[in-house]
Amino acid sequence: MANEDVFKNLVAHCKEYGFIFQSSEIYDGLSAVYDYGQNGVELKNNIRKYWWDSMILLNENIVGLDSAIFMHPTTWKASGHVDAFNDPLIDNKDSKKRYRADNLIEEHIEKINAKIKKETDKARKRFGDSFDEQMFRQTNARVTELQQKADILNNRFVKAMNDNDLTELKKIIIDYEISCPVSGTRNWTDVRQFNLMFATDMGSNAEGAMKVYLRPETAQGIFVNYLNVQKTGRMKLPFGIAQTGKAFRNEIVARQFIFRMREFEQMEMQFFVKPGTEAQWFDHWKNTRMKWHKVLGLGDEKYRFHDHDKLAHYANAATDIEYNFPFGFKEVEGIHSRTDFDLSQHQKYSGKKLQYFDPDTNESYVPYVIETSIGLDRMFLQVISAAWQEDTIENEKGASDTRVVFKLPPVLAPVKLAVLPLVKKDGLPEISRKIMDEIKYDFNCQYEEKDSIGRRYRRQDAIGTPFCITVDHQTVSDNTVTIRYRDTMEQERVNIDKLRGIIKEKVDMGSFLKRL
RNA sequence: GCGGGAGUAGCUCAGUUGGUAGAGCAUCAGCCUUCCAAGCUGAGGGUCGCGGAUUCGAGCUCCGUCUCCCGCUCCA
Repeated sequence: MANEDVFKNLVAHCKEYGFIFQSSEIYDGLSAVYDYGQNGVELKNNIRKYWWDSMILLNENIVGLDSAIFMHPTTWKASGHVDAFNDPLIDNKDSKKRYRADNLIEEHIEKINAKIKKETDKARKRFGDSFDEQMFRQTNARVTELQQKADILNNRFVKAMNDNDLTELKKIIIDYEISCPVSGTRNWTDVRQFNLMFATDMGSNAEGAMKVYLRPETAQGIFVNYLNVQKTGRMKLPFGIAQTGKAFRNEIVARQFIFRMREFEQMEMQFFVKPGTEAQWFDHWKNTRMKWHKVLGLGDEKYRFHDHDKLAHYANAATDIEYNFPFGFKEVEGIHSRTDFDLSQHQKYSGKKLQYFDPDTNESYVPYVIETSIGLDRMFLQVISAAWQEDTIENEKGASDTRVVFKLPPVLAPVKLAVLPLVKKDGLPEISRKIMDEIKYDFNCQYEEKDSIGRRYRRQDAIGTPFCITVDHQTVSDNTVTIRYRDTMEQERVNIDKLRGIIKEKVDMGSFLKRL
């Protein structure tokens, strides 16, 4: 099956079996927003728990945090989000290329200045030592004209940018006949502004209202609480703060199912270290995080690092962990060495010292930060992409038959165990209910008695239930049931009293974490 | 945002030159009891994404709009 079809089937499967629904579907949906259904929420919670426990339980020097989605607006000035994401953009309809309108105009001004310089240089050559540039510029008609043109343009441009006047920016591009460098045409769309952050008003009356943003990343909630946690937790470097939570980005193009959504969940851990040790910790977390992925057993060959050549303004090293989705290798997690950029920025904008007093050296400094940041929804997509399979099996009559099965790691599966009476009579349902009642405190279990046993197995396969136990007539006499394994479809007969222990060993998070 | 494709039952889809909607699976009730889907009987479920136009009459034609998919574009 082609990858494209696999992905299409996976999306359909997610809806059919209650994993993922489009948001507000009865109102035609909301673009790039999705809801997690009855099975999806269980899987998502389990993935989050795997991440959280691997951070919090396995590392004495990492603690948790749950910071608010709303933050003081200055946060986003300090972080650089306000300035970096307010670009006026314009498209050329012929070349389909998109440009920053301000860049196009600036380039045009540059061109005019270049012409002036060319004229001036020519004159300088001609007049030699007696050349007076100031005089020349004022007296030469051609240069004066160009200079005036540039000044008028520049004034209009600066005013338009200050007023945030998008219509005027478009008008400048038209008036000065600025054309697309690729197509050479002037077939432009309107200038539009894309602010990546969602804004809303905080405060009930219009005058007192303050513009606040829905956070575009959870990291800043950690940075602004750095000192609170360090002081109250008596944390010593190196230490980390972990947080999971929703973030919001008004993406221009949001696509590929839950890969890029406007509302999404991040799982971030910011690790504060002594300056100079960041390279070693960067390597440590790079390896630790890769192992976390591979232990799930989704296929080691499906992962790779992608080191960044071009680094962001705040980073001195950065890599992505990429997973081979049905639509190719894409970023799932980023590991960044963020230097002291964030804490220094917040120190500058807040006027509060965000330093660490090092008792070993008796000096104060702003810690460096190693960030691990993973998209929970992307992780979800990674898990289900790997887990979805259409197996071809042969039945007893020799005919081939297909089986759709979600081979989820048992520790992540939404439902761990299905309890199935072989037939719904002869006291089998009653025994099954009794087993359910004893075991439901430990795992998410489902009871099913409708339809043939084979059909019920298939239904459980489709939602990824790793174990089915079947209560049959032999159960009545010897207190044993069969465990049927999802991946092999093989069965094993065990005593009811041993059930809980056998299943728990295979689905327990604590036991699973020991593999890390 | 541009270009292309699509939207009919929970899912996958059919629906002729326009004549007020069908199948399979799924769901529910009952029968049958059988360890790997597809046994029997019956039932429920759709104003065909939404709005408008043309027409005596629109799932089908036209316009608009929303959503999804693919490619480009963007992506701390």
